[in-house]
Amino acid sequence: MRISELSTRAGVPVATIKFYLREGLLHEGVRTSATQATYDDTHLQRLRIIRALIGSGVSVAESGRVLAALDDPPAEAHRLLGMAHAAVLPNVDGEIDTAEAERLVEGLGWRPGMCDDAVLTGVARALQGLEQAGFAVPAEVMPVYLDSIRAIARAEIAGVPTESAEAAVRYVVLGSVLVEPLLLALRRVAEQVASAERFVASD
Amino acid sequence: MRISELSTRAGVPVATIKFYLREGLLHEGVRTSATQATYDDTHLQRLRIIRALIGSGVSVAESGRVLAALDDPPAEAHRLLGMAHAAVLPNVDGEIDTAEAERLVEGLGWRPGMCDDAVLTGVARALQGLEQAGFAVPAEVMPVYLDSIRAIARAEIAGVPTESAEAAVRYVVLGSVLVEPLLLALRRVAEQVASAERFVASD
DNA sequence: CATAATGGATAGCACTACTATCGAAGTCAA
DNA sequence: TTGACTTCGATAGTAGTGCTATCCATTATG
Repeated sequence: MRISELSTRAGVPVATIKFYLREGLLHEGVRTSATQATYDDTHLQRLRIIRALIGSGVSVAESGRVLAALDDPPAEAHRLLGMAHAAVLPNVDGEIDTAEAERLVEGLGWRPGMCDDAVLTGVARALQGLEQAGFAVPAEVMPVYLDSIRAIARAEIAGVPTESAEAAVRYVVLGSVLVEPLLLALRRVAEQVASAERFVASD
Repeated sequence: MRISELSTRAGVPVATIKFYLREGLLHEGVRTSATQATYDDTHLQRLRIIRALIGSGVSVAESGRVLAALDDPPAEAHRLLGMAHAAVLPNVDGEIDTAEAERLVEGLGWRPGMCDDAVLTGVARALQGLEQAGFAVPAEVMPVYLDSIRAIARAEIAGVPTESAEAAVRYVVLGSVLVEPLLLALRRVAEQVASAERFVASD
């Protein structure tokens, strides 16, 4: 198909497709002449992933890195997540102390060297944000966070498809990024449900 | 204290403080003359919250709404979360079918009318993003999401402090927003830990 | 009284995610 | 073959966001 058909089928303006091509998010079509190229279903599928990523709040630059991880998966399975996570974590400038974060994530089964520094730094920064605002997670709530998050992660990793490397890569890379909005959205609903259960007189 | 002292103590440039004043995120100081005002610890504390919110990825506009919720809490406790959530949810333009989302959140204990439409729409949009990308949460993983998220929400709501209305408001409003980055960061660590447990030969 | 700080207003800047326009080259129906 | 239409590639422009810089009249302050 030509670019205009790709545009209408994906619901993405031609100018925007060109933009994604320029940015390297979308692979080029097959050139049939100096001013013509044809696109196929891989482009359509890719466009859908791009839009899902960007629609999930992932920036164009981050999306590019996530897609690069999809295209060039590392040989070792356990490096996949690192790549996916690195893609969406902002570059760290300015050191931050991860000691408290390390102590916390031991409750997740973490031991030194078990994960990238970048994700650990992410925990440290989140803790810093809370502290800065003068907000403290109650002592009885934090263990619930740790246990629940651990259960989530274990189920996710247990669910990694093994029928093909490609399916595994897709699952890990997209899952770690695209599921985030779902979990946050579910938490908001669950909070309101729990609040209703606690504070609203039964009717 | 004067604005320059507030600036150095909070680590926020004077120009930025003026910007927050203009945007209504920070309340005005007490005017002592036509060109002078004094600020106190409430301003310092507020600035820290503002920075924590903005540093957590909340936009200036959203932060303004979160802070407004802090300042003018609704009379009924169960409306608090709705306000906090509404503050960080983007305005919906374009209808979306929430039927599938509703079916899903029944697993959280949700029943019709138990929460704002906006948060339900958030679930629907998250699901739409996943579907668009051709990503499906495995059937055995979704129940874990629901159970874990429900446990989290219940612990959080059970932890609402009751010693003062102000403490409760702070906890609910800031907690629902500022804890998000922590949960996502913890999930990334937990995923890498689970991945290491599954894919890395024990050493 | 000279220097510095402040408030208030306005303008500018860097970045992001597009969007619009243009000219040369190519396609396709009549 | 003609002529409208499409495409490519490049370049430039736009809207929104989160500051940042400058200016000026008006106060403090040493």
